[in-house]
Amino acid sequence: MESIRVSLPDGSVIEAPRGTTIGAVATRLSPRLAARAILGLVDGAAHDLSYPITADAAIVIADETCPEGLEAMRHTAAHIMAQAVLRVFPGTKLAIGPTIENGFYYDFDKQGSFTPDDLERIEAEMRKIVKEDFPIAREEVPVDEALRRLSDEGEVYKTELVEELAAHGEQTVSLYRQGEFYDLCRGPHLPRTGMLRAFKLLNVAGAYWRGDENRPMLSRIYGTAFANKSQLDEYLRLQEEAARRDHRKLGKELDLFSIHEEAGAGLIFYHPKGAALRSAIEDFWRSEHARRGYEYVITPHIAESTLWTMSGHNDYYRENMYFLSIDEKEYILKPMNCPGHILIYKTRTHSYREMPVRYCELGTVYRYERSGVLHGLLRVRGFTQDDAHLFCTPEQLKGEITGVIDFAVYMLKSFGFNEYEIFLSTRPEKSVGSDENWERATSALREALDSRDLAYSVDPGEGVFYGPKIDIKLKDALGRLWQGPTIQVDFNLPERFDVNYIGDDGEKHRAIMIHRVVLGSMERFTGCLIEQYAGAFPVWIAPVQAKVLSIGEKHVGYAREVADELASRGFRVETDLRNEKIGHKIREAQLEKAPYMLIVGEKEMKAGTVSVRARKGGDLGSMSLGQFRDRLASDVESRSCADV
RNA sequence: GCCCUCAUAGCUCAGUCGGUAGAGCGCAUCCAUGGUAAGGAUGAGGUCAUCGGUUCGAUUCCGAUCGCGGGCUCCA
Repeated sequence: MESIRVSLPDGSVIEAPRGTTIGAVATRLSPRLAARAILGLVDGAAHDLSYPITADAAIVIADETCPEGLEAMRHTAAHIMAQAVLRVFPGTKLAIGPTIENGFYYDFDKQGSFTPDDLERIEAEMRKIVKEDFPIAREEVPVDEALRRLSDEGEVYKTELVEELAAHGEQTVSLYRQGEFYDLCRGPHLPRTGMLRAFKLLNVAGAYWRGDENRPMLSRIYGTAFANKSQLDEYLRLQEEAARRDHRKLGKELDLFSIHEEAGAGLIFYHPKGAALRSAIEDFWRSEHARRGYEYVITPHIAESTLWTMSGHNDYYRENMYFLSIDEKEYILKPMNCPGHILIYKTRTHSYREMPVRYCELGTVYRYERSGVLHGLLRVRGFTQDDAHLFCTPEQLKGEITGVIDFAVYMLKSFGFNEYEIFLSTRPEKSVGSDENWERATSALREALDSRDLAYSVDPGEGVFYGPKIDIKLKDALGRLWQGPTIQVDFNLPERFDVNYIGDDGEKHRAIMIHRVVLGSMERFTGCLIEQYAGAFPVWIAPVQAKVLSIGEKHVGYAREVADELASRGFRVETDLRNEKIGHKIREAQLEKAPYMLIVGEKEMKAGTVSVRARKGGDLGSMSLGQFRDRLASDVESRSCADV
């Protein structure tokens, strides 16, 4: 028989008959390896152990410690779950069951829904299937046979998937069988169900078939699987820890903000401490904009619908707007700041010599968001965008974009943010503007990212209809992504409002407009910031920078003096003068996550000092008030994000 | 908007197989005047989310609404 050369990770090469399987190679190398093996990487592509190697290739035998192996394990867990569901609830139809980051899910069409009790029953059945240790076999079948078998069983969703594969020119599809169960699947999978070790079903959720809200609502079960129980437990522990950083929980505990049923969902009330935090962010924001040639503007919260008809919002954004009717006139609560900035720009002509014009505003907007999408501070109906609109010439576009990217990255860095991902969204199917403009703008965005060596992924067709954009998405405690900073080029509004400038030829030219935010919105950014620091904010933005704790009644006056002195220098200070033991006051201040506690009693009063205790550093001993003031001032001025 | 879950004191939660409710923390008052993560006592505080239905009787069972949470969809 003809032989092929198989090269291995250690550099060695073995000869094997053509068509030998990955599993056979593994067995030949080591029975122990073969027993643990899940799949093989053939020239980098993952395949089952049963896959025949037909040409010279580089092979890596993989178990669940490598990403491909773990993914196969999770995928098999999804199949075992589906098998269990069919056993426990016969007649349930299968939709799709892929792996996702950290786990897997499977969508089912079942009469009625799954309850938490059902999950336990399904889990128990899954353990049985694991114990039964079925071999998992791949079977390649012609499309029409697959269709016949699936439709015989009434698997309408699977049938649809195969039809789609056929429409894409596939002649055969692969089925994976384990015991009485089989499923349409590309694979690869574990060799046997008995190899699934540590798994857990997590929760049930609704999901539309194919993500289309006009199609049936299915029941999705989420689960996860790991190489062993300790890794699974560790994952679950980390999830619990993340939940403790939840900004909604901390917002309540730290008295930062609240949401009220009687006022409406998605509307934020900032308490004094939340407002202090936000103001600290805003003060920094304003000064950074002033430094970069932005001009601060303020525009009204409502405007007549005429304006929104001109801008196109009345047509394109109608479902998201709030309407007010007064004296037979219709007003709209602003969902965006752009039209207002354009009105300001257009109050006079602009020479090319003064371009670019950069207007910025902390503009509060209101958007009707569907009830199911609201989420703490991260998705709300009323929010303040840290907005700006740049009007520039075509030649200036790239420079402006680069400037904004640098600005956004600088802002994130200033707040110690490193959990984010960058996306470039290109032209969607429905769009306005010329090919030339789109190309120019998209490459300007791309070149700006490349010139800064920023890693990004492309979202093809995900741009807005008026232009391409760059999104920087922030991660929350649970790893979910939320759009923060965004830079959007707009070809539409300048046309609609005839936004222009006078060129060196004395003629009018169309200005290009860039919408951008460098934080996102104050709400979303604050929410992410709370989770980033688990409420223990850096000194420069902490709502309370120092808390003065008096030992006894006799020291109340001195404690007040200390607090007043610091407050008069612009520091945010609180006092705790209650008749409580010092240990109690310290405990509370610590739970409130105040960066510094100043303990004042007999000693300090006589010596004019304060005893300082830092949030992280603990007891720092006593120092003069002046020394402490300098320390605080240096923390604030350096805007250090390190804990104290 | 859709699917599922949940809703009891300011907060975190028990509880009631249908007979109008409890704890801890917090708060108030009093005692204690205390030196680096919880001193003690007493007390106030609830239309058990809202509106309907079933029932002799509903916080409990059923339905609707509002809202929270997990997803899906959406996100100019």
